[in-house]
Amino acid sequence: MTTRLPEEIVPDNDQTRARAEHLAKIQALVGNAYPNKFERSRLTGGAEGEDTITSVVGAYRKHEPEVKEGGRPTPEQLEEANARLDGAVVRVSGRLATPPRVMGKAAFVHLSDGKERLQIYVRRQEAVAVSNDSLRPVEEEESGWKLFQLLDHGDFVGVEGKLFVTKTGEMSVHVGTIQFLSKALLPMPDKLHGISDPEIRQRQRYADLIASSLKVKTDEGDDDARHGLSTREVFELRSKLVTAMRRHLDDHGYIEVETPMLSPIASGAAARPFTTHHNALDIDLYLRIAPELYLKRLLVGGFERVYELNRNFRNEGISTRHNPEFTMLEFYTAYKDVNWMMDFCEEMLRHTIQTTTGSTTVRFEGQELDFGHRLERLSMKEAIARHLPPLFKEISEPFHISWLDDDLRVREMIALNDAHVIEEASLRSLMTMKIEHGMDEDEAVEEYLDAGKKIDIDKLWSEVRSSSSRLLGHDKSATPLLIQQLFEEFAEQHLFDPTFITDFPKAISPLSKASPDDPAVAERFELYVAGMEVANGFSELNDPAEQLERFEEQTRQREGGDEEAMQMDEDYVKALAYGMPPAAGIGIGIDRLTMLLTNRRSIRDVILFPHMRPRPTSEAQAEADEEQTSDS
RNA sequence: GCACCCGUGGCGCAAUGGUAGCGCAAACGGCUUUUAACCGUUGGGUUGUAGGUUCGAAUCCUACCGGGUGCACCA
Repeated sequence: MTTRLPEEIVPDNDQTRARAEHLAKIQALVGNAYPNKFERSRLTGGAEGEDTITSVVGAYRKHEPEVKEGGRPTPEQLEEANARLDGAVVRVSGRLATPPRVMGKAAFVHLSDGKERLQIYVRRQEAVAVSNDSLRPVEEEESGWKLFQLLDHGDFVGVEGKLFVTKTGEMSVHVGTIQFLSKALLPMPDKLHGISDPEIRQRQRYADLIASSLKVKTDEGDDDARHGLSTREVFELRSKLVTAMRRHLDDHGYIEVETPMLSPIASGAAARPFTTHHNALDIDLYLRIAPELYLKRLLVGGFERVYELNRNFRNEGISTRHNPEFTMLEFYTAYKDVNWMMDFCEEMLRHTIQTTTGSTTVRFEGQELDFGHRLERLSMKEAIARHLPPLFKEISEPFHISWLDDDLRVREMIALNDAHVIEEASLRSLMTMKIEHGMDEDEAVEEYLDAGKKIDIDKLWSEVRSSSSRLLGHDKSATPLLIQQLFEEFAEQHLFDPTFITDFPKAISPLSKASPDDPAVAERFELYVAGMEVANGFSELNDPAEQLERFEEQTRQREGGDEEAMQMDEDYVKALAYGMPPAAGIGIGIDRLTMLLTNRRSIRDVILFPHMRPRPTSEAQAEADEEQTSDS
């Protein structure tokens, strides 16, 4: 008798009790309920030559007779189909994908290998159970049938039998022997609805994956139908994407490298790092926020094309677009600049998306994303000008893009936007107050909207203008940050079609080269798709003296309180002093790209085990309850 | 960190202040080509936790736990 698992792991209810009882009876019938292996036949060349359900279905399903929806094949068709199957005997294994359908003296059930399903047919007098101790038939009348009665939805079995086609035209295995392989002590997810609770889907991804492969396909528009792909398919696609990207880079002369994830300095990006501690050395280490500076050291060392595809860690907020660890592909190419990199990135995306999805267009949130043509390239200032809200167009003087070159004007635009946001907020809180004091909600909302229309932009604008002297007093060097702020405020969310944003302010790009045409502009781009930043690339700064200055500037900002300003890395500057060839580099967010290709709007849906607050242990929970009771 | 929303048998959901219900799953019985199998019978709940308001709470209030979404931060 097996030990009963603790309640936290396997709750005690009618479902689990039935399964535990079945397990005990199975052990009495076939011995060891958890055998070490099951040898499968070798007719269709699945994994390592063995027959998987997927390979058997792939090889033989074509013999199923063609039948109209809901119809049945004719006796002639059946005879023909069975002749073509020629009594092929397969040994296959899988999970019971449905509860057994027992009909007196015969039964059907589907087995799943996670991807495909294959029906097995068990007859009372014929099926023989195989003992897991002796590997010989169990010496008992109707042993296979007895074993079958003890099977639950989700158990693993191996069967051997002839392939045939049933009356309804479905290819099935006519079971000769059946071997028990493993027990599902916990009930399977609902066969029709799967798991809808996002918490369980993400915390217990295994259950979500089971649900996604066992779910019965219906005509109803369910979750999968809306998204197009099941959970399993999302991660299959992700894997294909990563493989395609590796292959593309390998084919273009890149070598894959691995650089430290633990580092005494967290640099190469603007982000807050995780801290950890090395006991033997007694030093604090950081989890890397980007591999960038190590990869460029390799350019110094003589590798002309390198890439790394792995995790970065950033100690920041969690959202639908951010996970504390995320996968980034970074690669560097000697003797190339930012323009080459945009072309290469575009070509690489086109090619890998085509390979993984079969098309260069992607459906995301009901809209079409087209990677098949040359992607739009827009300077940051052009993007701001294009997506400027009406607020700025209504004011007395028509907006002109040259405003973005004027420090004072940029400040005024920020101030105007702030003033407007504050105005809106106060209206909103007024509305809330009115509702709290008993005003009809619809009425309050209407009043709020009316008031919103009446916000006097010209008045706000003149107020902003009159405080110009105060605005002028501000540090001019902050302007690039404000430009970026305007971009994020107005433009970013509207960049749905894949768009390269170019001409970043140099001051916010401490690792990239300045443009030969404009010393204030960096040769840098970011790729935006569906309002998300997906890639970030630039001509790599390789002048050690200038790099040192840029680091020093970052250090000043750090000391001024900017926790995310980049950390000085002296050894990196030293590497540059050995000479780094001109080069272009890029980082591509794999999670976000996967979101686009799988039509998922949350990053948690494309990461197998996204980070969540740990569940309190049962003792901790009891303690917390205890505390509450004693408090009150 | 802030705001809003959610938490009901194993799973998916219903019940808006008045007897906690339905489908799937489970148990038992019937059925030798079914497939969201079918037919009959049965069991299963301290409504996330703790407190409060009320004659009466799944429903209203407070706090806590967990989750989702949006904002902030960021890629």
